[in-house]
Amino acid sequence: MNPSRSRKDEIVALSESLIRTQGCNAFSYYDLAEALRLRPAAIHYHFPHKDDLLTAVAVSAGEGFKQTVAEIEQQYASPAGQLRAFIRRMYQEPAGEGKLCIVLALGSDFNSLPPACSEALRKTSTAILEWLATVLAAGREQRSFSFNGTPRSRAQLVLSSLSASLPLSRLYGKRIFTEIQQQLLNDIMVQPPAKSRAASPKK
Amino acid sequence: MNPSRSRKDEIVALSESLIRTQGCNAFSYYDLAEALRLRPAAIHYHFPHKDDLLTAVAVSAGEGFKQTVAEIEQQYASPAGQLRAFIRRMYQEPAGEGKLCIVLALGSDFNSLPPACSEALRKTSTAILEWLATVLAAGREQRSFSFNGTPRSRAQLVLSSLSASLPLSRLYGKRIFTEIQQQLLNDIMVQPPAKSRAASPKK
DNA sequence: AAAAATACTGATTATTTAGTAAGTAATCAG
DNA sequence: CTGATTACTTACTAAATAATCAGTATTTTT
Repeated sequence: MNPSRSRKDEIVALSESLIRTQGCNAFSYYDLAEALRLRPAAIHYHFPHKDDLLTAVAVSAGEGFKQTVAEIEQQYASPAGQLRAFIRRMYQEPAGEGKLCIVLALGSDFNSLPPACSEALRKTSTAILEWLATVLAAGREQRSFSFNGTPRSRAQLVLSSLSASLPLSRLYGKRIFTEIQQQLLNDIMVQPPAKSRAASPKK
Repeated sequence: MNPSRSRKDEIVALSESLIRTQGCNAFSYYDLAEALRLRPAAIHYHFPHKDDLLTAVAVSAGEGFKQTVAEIEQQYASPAGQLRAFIRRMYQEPAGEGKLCIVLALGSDFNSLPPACSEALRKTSTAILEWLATVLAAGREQRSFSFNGTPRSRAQLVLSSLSASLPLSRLYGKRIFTEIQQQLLNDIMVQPPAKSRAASPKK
């Protein structure tokens, strides 16, 4: 709608980026102000308390996810294509930038989050889990996926392993992300992707 | 060796607990001093800089893991028993207390960690991954485990999903931990554990 | 044109926090 | 007994940071 993104959106986007790279408690109004060439009080004008800002970030992440899903569903019709695109956009790209996903970045400091923020985070996370479960169910329906348990349980496992693969990538490099992703898909896909290294047990 | 744990060890243990419940940047020398009924300067006497303390926590976590492994291997001979005990001690119990594992708790703030600390964390995490890979390999050898990929890759997937199940438990309660654990084991165990709800796909 | 809302700046405050320095009491080694 | 070491306390400094408030310039509304 806006020609340039509104200042408020700029602040939220920058905050999210800082939270995902530096951690939830490792960014200040001063950091934001400096990056936007403003004074800290200008940030307080838009978000009087830091709690407001954190909450806005959690809410915005939910909207961002819905937007991403809309784009993915427009580009890919098959559950397999959608799942791959989801992994790429939400985890592979952030892994390359040394970022965490927002659910983990905020969730790590869950106990010191303002209630409104943790509630928003829960909603965002639930939206992701539900969408994933839908895609998994559809894929199993049409025999392109095969896995144990309910789509819901499987969605939880997928979200969980992808989330933690990001901090592990900071320890070991992107290679570990690729390996975890490969394992994950091998356990789900009916026809394992014909990549070089893969399934066959060595022993 | 000591009749009561040394003060230094007390500080490290308390720090680890705070990091795992409140987050890496959400605890101060004052918090520690108060809980130990000391003055903040007393903490500085043992750990002049916070970096020293964080590093000591990361190192201690590695030693703690080795100790845990020794106890597990003494109690359980089978890979399946060892894997279950590992999950219980390192993840199930912390999930009940609202704690994260130390790898994730420190890893979330990886980019603001002192180099010595991140190096120690890497070593600790590597020790866990290597032990897990060994157990998985042994289990596959004796036909109690069956899984795609190398033991190393599988260990990464297991560590990853268990790690992130802890912050998810803070969002949704312990139930999600149980479900993720169940999925994980179903993908590994040759004979799925004869629990009530489990494998058989509904569709 | 006047009034009101918007988006700031400058100046300042209070609090938290890591870190230091000087001193003290108790224990321990020679 | 004496000197050194250990484990602190009291008192302090400096920096970072969230938050407030009184302006100000610009735009928008009436």
